[in-house]
Amino acid sequence: MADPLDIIFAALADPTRRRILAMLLEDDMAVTDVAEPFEMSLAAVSKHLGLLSRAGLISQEKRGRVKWCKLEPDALRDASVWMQGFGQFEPVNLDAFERFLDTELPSQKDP
Amino acid sequence: MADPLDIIFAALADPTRRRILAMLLEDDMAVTDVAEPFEMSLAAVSKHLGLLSRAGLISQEKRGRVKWCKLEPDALRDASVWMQGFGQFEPVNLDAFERFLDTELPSQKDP
DNA sequence: GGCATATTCAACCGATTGGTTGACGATCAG
DNA sequence: CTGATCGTCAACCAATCGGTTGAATATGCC
Repeated sequence: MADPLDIIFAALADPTRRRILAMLLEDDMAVTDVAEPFEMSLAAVSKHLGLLSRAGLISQEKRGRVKWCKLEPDALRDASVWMQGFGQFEPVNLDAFERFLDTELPSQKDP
Repeated sequence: MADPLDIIFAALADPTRRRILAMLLEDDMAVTDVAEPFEMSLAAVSKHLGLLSRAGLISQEKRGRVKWCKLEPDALRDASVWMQGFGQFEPVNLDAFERFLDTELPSQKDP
């Protein structure tokens, strides 16, 4: 598995890991706190975090005896860029951007 | 694996399958033609196509004795939407849209 | 009918995955 | 020092994956 996209998409293919990413979206968390809502062993969650880390989707920094997990959205962006290459679903973005334009660039319309 | 995202991301995690999707981006193809550039058995490629089909990323229609494969970008869009939920990489789109604006809305700048 | 083409099926293989448990190394608190 | 907490490691297990091969099923051509 050379291509980083292999590892990134594989990491995203598990619901536990996607849920972890969503949790980290709110705030950085310690490993034990990440594991708390899951009905599985701490070791299992630790493995998931290791996988997410190897995929570059999160980073882990040990401070004292607790290891903090932080979302790293850059890797996600790589995957997103690959998908954008297909272009077929660009209309979704176009639609969002239509609204974006309405709110972000009203100065040209204002009196 | 209940969540369709599980199957979609798992399908995208394999380089062979991503390459197949890229090929189908150009045109609809028969199974044998899809398999041609790959250094693996036809049966293996057939399995990959079955997986992509189950993920909803392609559709297969049998006409005569050949089965045509067609890209179905809607499933990809589902995955893209999930990623957009993270929002952190939106700047990429913004950048693309900046260029889009330059080419699509020059009338307001023209003399 | 008889043969070639297109595709899948079935059985098998080694590697990987997602989970468990129990032992282990760090680190903090008293 | 002692003990509790945080986290990983190692060994194991069942299930799945990505690939193979060989047989089987359609379908088209003459």
